[in-house]
Amino acid sequence: MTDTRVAGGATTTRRRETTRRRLLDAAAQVFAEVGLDAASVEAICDRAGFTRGAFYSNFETKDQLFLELAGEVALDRVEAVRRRIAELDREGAFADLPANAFAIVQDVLDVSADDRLSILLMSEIRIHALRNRELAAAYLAQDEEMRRAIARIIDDIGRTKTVRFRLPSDQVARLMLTVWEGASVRAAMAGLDYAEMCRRTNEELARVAQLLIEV
Amino acid sequence: MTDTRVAGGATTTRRRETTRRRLLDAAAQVFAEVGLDAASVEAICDRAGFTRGAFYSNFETKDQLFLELAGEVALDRVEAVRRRIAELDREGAFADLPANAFAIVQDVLDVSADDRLSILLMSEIRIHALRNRELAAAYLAQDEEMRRAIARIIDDIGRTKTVRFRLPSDQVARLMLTVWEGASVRAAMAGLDYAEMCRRTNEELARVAQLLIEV
DNA sequence: TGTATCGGATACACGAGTGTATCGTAGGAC
DNA sequence: GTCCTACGATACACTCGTGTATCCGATACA
Repeated sequence: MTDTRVAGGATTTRRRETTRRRLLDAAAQVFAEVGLDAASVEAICDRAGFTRGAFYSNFETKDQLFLELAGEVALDRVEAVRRRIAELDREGAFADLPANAFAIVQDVLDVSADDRLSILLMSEIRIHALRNRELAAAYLAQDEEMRRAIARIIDDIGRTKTVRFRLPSDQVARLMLTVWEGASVRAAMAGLDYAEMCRRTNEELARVAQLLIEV
Repeated sequence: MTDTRVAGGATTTRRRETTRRRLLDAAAQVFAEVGLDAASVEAICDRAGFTRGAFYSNFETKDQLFLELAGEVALDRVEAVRRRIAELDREGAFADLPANAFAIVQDVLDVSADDRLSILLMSEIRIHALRNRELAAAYLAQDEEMRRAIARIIDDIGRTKTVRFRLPSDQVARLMLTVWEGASVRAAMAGLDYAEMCRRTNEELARVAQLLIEV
């Protein structure tokens, strides 16, 4: 058996890992669509192409899976932002500052939730974080991490000296994140398609950006 | 029988009305605490001091009650803001402008959700609006109404001519609302008590306000 | 190719919640 | 005070989801 011995000493087969993966992905979809409570274990398994046997062989409970998923989403989001920043840096995007200053922030934020389902999933996690201490801590930590990542870009932008901000970088980051989230949710709620959703969100972000730049 | 004949022709007793009221209030609490899906009809009835017989005698389904409640919350919120504005006007608060300019907006926003439970309930409504067209329309309409109410205050403030804004009033209102909501939710998530919650939220609002005022 | 074992399917027992049909009574009309 | 009826309580039948105990087969290795 092709066991992949994990550091902890736990032993897992490759087959098992893909099963977990498929269950997690399916759960993400179902949670986004109907919410944690309305999502039955069975529905998740159906979506993943398994029966409940597979589920309970891989996860303790639906809640445990949700926690794991939430942690993953948080990491992924931060990671996606980090990667995009590195990529933009390699492409020399930061050299063209400040012409494309906030375009960069928009670009980076857009990577962090790339469709309607992501926004629904994030919202689902958010509301459960409001009722669960453990989840709340994770959510706030991720939020903080995102803020730091964005603040770093803001700092980079500011360092060119050709543009100055009317607030410290961390507050600029917070504001951009808040506005981005509000606009995304409103757009998703209005039932706009993804393209239009991005357009509106970016428009709103741009306005705030204008506001933030010292004249 | 003290029937209160309603315009439509429907006939309801006073007793019935208070039952409905108690069920709606209980439901608001339970929904805020555990969410729509996790809230059983029985739990709502327990809280209200009835059995399910009363529930099904007054409402078709839990969803119908939720819709009704959501509509009520939206109306109440807008109404509370309106009343507070009128009150402030009577008190002559608008005469002291612009010294207390954004203090007024803060004051007004604070009235619109007066505790942790309200924030939870609003969030619960929000996430269901993301998945339900009818609810989404109602939610967005309420949001729009709130925005208009706030914008009117902004206009009043602007009309004094001693203070100018760097964005049109409706966009100022949108921004204040967005920041207010973001800050409230983050504070509630962090488990802060109501006083501290208000303090932080207002602090964040004040910073944005500074930004919005033309120097 | 045989075989041991891991991983997923199946079957079942159970609880929780729902909605309805029926009943008893509180409270208003007279 | 008496009667009536609307209103809420109660009882029941039913569905749906859960979690576990057991079984079967795929898979990795000899």
